[in-house]
Amino acid sequence: MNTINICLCNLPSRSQNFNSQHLVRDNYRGNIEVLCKEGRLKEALAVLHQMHHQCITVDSETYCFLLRGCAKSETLPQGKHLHSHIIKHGFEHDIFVGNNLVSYYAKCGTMVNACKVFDRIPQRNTVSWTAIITGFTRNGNAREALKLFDKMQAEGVKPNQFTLATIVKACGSAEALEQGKGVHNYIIENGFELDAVVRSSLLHMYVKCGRIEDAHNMFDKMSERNVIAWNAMIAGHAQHGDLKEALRLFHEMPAPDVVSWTSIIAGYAQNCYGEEALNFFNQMRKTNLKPDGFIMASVFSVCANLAAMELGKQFHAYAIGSGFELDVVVGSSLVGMYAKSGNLEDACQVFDNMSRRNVVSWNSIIIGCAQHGQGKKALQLFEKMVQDGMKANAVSFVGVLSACSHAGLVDEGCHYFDSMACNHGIMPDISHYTCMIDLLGRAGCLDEAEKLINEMLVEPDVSIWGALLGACRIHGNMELAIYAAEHLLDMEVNDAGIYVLLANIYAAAGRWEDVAKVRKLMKDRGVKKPPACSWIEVKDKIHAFVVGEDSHPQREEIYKLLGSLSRQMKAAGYVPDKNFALHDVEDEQKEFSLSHHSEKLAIAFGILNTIPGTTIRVVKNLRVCGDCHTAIKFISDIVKRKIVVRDANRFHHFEGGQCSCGDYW
DNA sequence: GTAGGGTTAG
Repeated sequence: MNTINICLCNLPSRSQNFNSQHLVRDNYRGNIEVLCKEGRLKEALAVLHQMHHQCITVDSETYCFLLRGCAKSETLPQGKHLHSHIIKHGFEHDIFVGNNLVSYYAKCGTMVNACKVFDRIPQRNTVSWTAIITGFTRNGNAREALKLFDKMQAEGVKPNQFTLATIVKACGSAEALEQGKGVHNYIIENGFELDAVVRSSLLHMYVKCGRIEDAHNMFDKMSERNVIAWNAMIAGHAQHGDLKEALRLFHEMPAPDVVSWTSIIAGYAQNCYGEEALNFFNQMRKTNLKPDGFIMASVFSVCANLAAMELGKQFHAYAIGSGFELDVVVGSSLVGMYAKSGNLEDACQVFDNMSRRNVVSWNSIIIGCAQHGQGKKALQLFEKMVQDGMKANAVSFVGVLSACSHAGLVDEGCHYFDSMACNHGIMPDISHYTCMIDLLGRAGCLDEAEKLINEMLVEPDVSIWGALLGACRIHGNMELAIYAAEHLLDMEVNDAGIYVLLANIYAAAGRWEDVAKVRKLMKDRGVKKPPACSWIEVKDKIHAFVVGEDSHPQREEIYKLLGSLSRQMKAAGYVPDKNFALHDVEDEQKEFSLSHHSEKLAIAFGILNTIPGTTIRVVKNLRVCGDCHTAIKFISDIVKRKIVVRDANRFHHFEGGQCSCGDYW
């Protein structure tokens, strides 16, 4: 209440007897304007109540200030309350108030309410139309925005530069290039092409429609380029994977702002250059620019992919310390960060504490549970999401089906697969079929898996045959494996994982000639097996290991520890499974290369460099090998540590000689 | 009333 006293301090005292009503009202209005502009909405609303209390007439301009204040902070309950005030005092049909109500509801994402108000405005003008069109564009319904634009013109209302900028944006979002070009012509014919905002929107539209060259031509011809135009170009190139050009523009532009940095960081992140992305972020922190939610969401996503939890935690603390609210996007990225770093508990905690959740937030936690083998929990969350009225999307079902697959929940998986189209109106795409082949195949229902492939309405692709091949590997079905392999080899696959899987199947059967054939094929086709790599975060630093690592400073200690562990493991009954060593060499040598797989090196490093009892979290870029899986179970028991391994597919929590996947992966 | 950057899977 102190603050209100402060803002009212310049009011004339009641004893001053000159034209006080008007002056008092003007002062109140002025105070409300300032408070709303400063985002101090609660205080502004308190002033409004004070006005009512003192029976001072509120004018439409004051309501407009308040509505814009509500829109700014996207506070739905307060705005609704204000709306009822407005109706009560007969201002709903005022065009200024009506227009502001439309933008307020649009900003809060409730387009139903926005439309209701819009329909009731008696003489809609350009601003009214622009407000509703902007609402649909912002809320992801560009098609509806484009329809309304046509309707607006049909009713004889002329667009201005604001309408045009928005409608160009809508064309970009809907990737409606032809319509966008049409609007571009209109812009030229009506003399709007010099408007900076309209031009930036056009750049963005061409970028979004994949016409980066057209955008670049426009950009090159611009005599004055503002920061928005530069950023649109940087983001355009970055999103199309041309990081070199994005970076060139970034260095060339006069004064990069937070958005420029975000475009670069997100670009590197999305193209799998996580460490570089983090380097850029650290560089930015040395400038005066303040990070915001946008940039943090990208940073958390990078940490998730690197499983850099300690670093991510620090950034989390930094984000809280910087004082900005964790919005729905940042929250979802944090959930992913904790889950992908192997810490499902913290992921759940962040999720539970989110004040708002969207479908991506739910998907993040469902997928998190799925990857940790917590199938039942994933399904419970999915049910809760549906109960809460959130509409599932295709990604939600990838989460649900992979949860069933990792947990061996065959009946449940089939049930959800059937319910996709029936109850949720989502047609299964190839990724859902892949989950199903995986689910059936792992569970040993190879015939059903094959049947499903034959029944599919879509053409089976590499991932489908790969899933079947993987299942054949688990269940030792050589005949079906070869059938799948034939399809795969016809497909000019460039995923080395498939060739490795195939070679492993042949190796397991001792068919070394076929192994050699697969290898030759890989060589002829120029497919390179990415080196197996595992990494571990110790004291905020990421340490990466590759097979047969021999340059590490702690090399001697690591190998010594592995030797000693190997002896203890054998004493406890471990037998090396040489089927997983992809070399046709003497047994002894095979055993040597097995004992130096990257995941073992990283684990040994972790044991040496962390306090006894600490959980060891390791990430591997490929699937964990079967022999290592067995060995790690023994190791977890010998060193009395929890060991969490994230491989290319899922998490394995090793403890006391057991793995959470129940050897089912 | 308007422009540029963010989160989920495979």
